[in-house]
Amino acid sequence: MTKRTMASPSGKGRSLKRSTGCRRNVETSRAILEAAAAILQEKGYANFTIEEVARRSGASKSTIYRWWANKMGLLFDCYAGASEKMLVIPDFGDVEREIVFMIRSLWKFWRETPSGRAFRLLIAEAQTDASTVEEWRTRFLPERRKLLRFVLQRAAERGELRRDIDFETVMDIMFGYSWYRLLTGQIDDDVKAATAMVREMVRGIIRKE
Amino acid sequence: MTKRTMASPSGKGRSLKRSTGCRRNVETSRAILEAAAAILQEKGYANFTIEEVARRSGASKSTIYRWWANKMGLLFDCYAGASEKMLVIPDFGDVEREIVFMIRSLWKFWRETPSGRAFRLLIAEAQTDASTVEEWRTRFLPERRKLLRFVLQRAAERGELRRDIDFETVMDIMFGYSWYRLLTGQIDDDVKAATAMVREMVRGIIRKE
Amino acid sequence: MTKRTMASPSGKGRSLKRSTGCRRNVETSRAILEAAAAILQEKGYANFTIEEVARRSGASKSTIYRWWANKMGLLFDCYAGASEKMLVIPDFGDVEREIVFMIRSLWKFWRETPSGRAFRLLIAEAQTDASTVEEWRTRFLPERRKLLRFVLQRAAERGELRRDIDFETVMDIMFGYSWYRLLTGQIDDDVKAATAMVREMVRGIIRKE
Amino acid sequence: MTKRTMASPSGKGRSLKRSTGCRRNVETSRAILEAAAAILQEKGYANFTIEEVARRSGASKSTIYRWWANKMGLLFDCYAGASEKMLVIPDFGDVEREIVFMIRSLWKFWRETPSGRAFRLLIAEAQTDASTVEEWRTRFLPERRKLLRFVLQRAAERGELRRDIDFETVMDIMFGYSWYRLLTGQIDDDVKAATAMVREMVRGIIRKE
DNA sequence: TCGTAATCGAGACGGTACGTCGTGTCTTGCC
DNA sequence: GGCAAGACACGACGTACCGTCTCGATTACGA
Repeated sequence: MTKRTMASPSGKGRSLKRSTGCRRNVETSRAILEAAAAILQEKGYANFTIEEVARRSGASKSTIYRWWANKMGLLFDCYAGASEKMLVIPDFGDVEREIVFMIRSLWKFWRETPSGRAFRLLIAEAQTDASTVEEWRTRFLPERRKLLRFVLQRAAERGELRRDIDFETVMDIMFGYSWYRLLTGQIDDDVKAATAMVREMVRGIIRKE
Repeated sequence: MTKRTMASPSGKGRSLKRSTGCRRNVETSRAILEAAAAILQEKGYANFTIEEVARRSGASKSTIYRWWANKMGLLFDCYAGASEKMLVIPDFGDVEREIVFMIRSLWKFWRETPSGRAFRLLIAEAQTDASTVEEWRTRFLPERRKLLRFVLQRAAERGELRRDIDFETVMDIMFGYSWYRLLTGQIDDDVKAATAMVREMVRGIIRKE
Repeated sequence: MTKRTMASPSGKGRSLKRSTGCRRNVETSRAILEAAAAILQEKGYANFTIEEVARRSGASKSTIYRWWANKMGLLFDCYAGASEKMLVIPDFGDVEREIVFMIRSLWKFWRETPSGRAFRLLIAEAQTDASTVEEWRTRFLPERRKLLRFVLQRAAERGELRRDIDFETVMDIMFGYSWYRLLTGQIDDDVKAATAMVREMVRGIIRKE
Repeated sequence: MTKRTMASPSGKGRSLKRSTGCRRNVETSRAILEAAAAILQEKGYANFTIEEVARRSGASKSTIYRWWANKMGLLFDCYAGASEKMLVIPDFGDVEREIVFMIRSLWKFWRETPSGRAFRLLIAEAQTDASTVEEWRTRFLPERRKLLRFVLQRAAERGELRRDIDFETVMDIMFGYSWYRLLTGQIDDDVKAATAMVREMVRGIIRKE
């Protein structure tokens, strides 16, 4: 009356994916990332579990843990891989339009791609452990900030910006705005929101007489 | 075979904290919130579990779940209770100084109180499903925005601000900045950072000749 | 963000059943027994819980526990009350037919009445505690055995039975048979089963030449 | 951000009993059954919980639930394992003595071994829902009846029994008798009780002139 | 007639077990 | 060595019932 009879480990269900010897199987690796992306797409932020990734990718948990340290590592690669292709640098000759464009692109990416959806989870995961936040901040964020910095500096060279602005602070502000909207569930394709933010940033809030 | 004729094999365990009838036991409620805060203080955002709260508070899990729907609800009350006492409205007659002060107060709260420390977990926790984000956005955030809105509107009445600014957008920007710094582990008591942000906001980034 | 606002104990939902002062409210008592019976009827042996009885009867748990020591006590009264009315003594002038009739009546009672259904649970409950078994055996069973003993003795007086039979043992055998069928889920209205048992008992199994 | 670049915040707890790969760990399995038996021995039928078994065996609850569907399944294996060793088939050339011997062995087993003690709980547990009763009746009982059927048939071949007896019914009667005695707390080593039952069965109760 | 004493509902409470799920580690045996 | 399969300890989850308790309203009876 036990639940099942003795398990036979190499039973009926043969897997298609086999070992490729002492080299990493790239097919497996790809399958894992694809499965991870699909789960994020379909089931949302919760329900994203390593076990589910293993089930869907046909990989074993050990293989996943061999190559990624934990859930966050996997999420990270989901996001990193895709964002590079999606985010491009506009060149309109007008910094305001360029930034609005970039914000809308970013939000669209967050909204519409599985990898983008991973991002909020990535932020959440990172909060559980101080060292993870640190590593993430120093290794991941700089990559993302490059694009915006480039656009801002180009605008500065074109003479569009005040001489004395602090680029890093401005970028903190702009990323912060997008993150805040993301984390509070407000990243519809809202042209007004993006434009409004840029306008306030651009003009300053102080009254000049 | 009513009571007096039937053996009663029960009644071994005696509890310390007794029932207060059909009214909620405020002492228990307080013990729970205190335990929750203490755990956050000592063990950090991760390792915060309902079971641990139950163990330390001496309350039972059922009691916690009777009054809070889930972990997030409890975290929320931890935060809300404390933040009301901590965050005050400055009145310096100068909106720049007022905002810098508020930002520094907020960061200090986030850094130095157990409840404040809970906040990043609260954000993370809220990301797990869409309905939580929604509830959080509509019930929790408005409360937090009131203070800043008050300060901005007062400044507007004093004539310090441009006539046409969009208060909500400005608040999104300012909260966004603080959240971003928090979530990327950069909320030291950095006067420069707070001041820099305000300066950029205040002046605008566009060059005016 | 707590689960609900402060409970108001004497809120909207007024109960119909009121206190009857310092006398026991028989209506409440009846409602409890009826609810208990109904639950057994509908939901079966599992799902019979004091809380459910309280819910359905409109009584409070304290009232139930005031009058019955525990779940078993309540089950017991469910059974005892009903069985008296249901089980009658046949008088056919033929002990075989009388016993078959009694068995079928008993099985029918067990099958078709809520109280009867309680019986198997009663047996099960009684097993959890040694003193309960004891009390049950000495206080409850004798009552049930009276009927059968009466029938057997009447048959003996009619000269139908062997002189030296041990009534108590025979009764043990007969009750045992019914219990076994009950506890193994075989108390359909199976005339053959009842008859077969009686035949074996009556004839003996040893070959007589 | 593969494994080697990502901090791994885990790995604090070391366990004593290690995995044996994808094969079932027989040591664990044995430890679970032993713990279960010991608990029955010491704490009786009530107080037998899966959690306690987990605690004492050093196994995790998940492992228990991996191999046994529920409490009943585990109890069952406790009982089945032990009963095979304990219950033997006598061969005295005399069916009366053989049956008395078997009954006394069975009662002794029920009385004196932890697994035997589990049996009444097993019966009780099985009553909680209809499907359990069914499974139990079809999967468990037949195994137990084999021994007795063998003895009866051998006696029949020796010519000791009436030609037309219904073996299944006789077994129902005999098992019923033992169960009834068990469930009503009367399985002392009472030679008289066992003998009396057999005598009544053997001779029949009807008077033959 | 009024106080005392008991009943009753509602439901909070500590406790404990349930059964499920996910984590990250490990082992076996095939490739 | 890579890899699938999957067993394992750990521990949190959220639910359910248990039996005890307190509260405040209600009601009968005796002083």
